Amino acid sequence: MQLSAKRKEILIYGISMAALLLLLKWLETHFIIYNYRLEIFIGAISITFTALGIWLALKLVKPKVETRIVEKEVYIDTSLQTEINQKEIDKLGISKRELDVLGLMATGLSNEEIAEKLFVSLNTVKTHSSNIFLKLDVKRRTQAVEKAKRLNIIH
Amino acid sequence: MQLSAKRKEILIYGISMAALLLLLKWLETHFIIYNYRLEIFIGAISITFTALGIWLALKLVKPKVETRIVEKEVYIDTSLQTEINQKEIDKLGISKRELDVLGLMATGLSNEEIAEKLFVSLNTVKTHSSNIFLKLDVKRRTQAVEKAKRLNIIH
DNA sequence: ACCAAAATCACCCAAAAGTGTGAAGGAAAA
DNA sequence: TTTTCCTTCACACTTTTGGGTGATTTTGGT
Repeated sequence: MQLSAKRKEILIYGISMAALLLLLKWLETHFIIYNYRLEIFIGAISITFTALGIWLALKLVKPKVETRIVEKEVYIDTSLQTEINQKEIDKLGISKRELDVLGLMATGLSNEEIAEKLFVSLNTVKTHSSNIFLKLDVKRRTQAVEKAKRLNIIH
Repeated sequence: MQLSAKRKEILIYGISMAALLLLLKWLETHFIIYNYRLEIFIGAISITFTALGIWLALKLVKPKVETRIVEKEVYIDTSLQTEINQKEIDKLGISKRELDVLGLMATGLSNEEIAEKLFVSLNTVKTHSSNIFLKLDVKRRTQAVEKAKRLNIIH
């Protein structure tokens, strides 16, 4: 049978108390009690059991838990948490497909690669990108990406 | 005179003990002690002083502190404090002039416009940009800008 | 069902971007 | 001093991008 720490402490206390009472009984039936005054005997008991109480309390009291909060710095890629500006997209009249192209454009893909990814022809991508440039009022894809990122249209 | 909390506790304990001993003395000189057995009397004292000891211990002993460390994630906005990564620049072997070109490239300027800004020829800018693509291991200017920003080589 | 916007694609042409090679001058390092 | 790297530039060539026009199909909303 496995005893918990606290039950063990209580058991030790009980045994100690029983042993002490036995000692007292022995002292009583023998010489000490008649040679010394009752007050001294009681004082000794008081001190002993006070000490025992203190010892017991120290053993039993569960430690106060102090929660210490340590700040852990987490660097978050801001590009992942900037919410896209749907209002701006609507204002500029950029369509879903154009946004797709714009997004892939921003990753550095060529029109040919974008066409492959979207399963459309090169000409379609060209049309989309031309429309994007018109709507964003820019001349080149690099400008389009720069402006789109600045306006939070893409990540 | 101002008493500290601990001294006050000890004083209360002393007074309580004195009062108890007085009570015992009174009980002794009167009827109780003669009507009941000494063992019961001693048991009562034991219990009382154990309780007092426990109370004293709880009052006086400063609580055991168990420190529990909780990590709190602090999100740091990297976009506002992006400092350029000189180590990365050195590692890639990108020269000052190439960095100039790369920076202007990121703003969406054409090679022609970059050449005008830097007072060099179009061919020079082309050479620089080609070298940049080699060093960054990319194929196009859009990829170069994307990677450079990701590596904090440029703003 | 109809209309407008969106998405698709083609063709041509011009401009811009990118590749490869070579070369000359200058500054800093070995 | 020699070497190396940076910077500058040129020329030829290919690829990519962008502009303009026009056309067909799909889709979403009244």
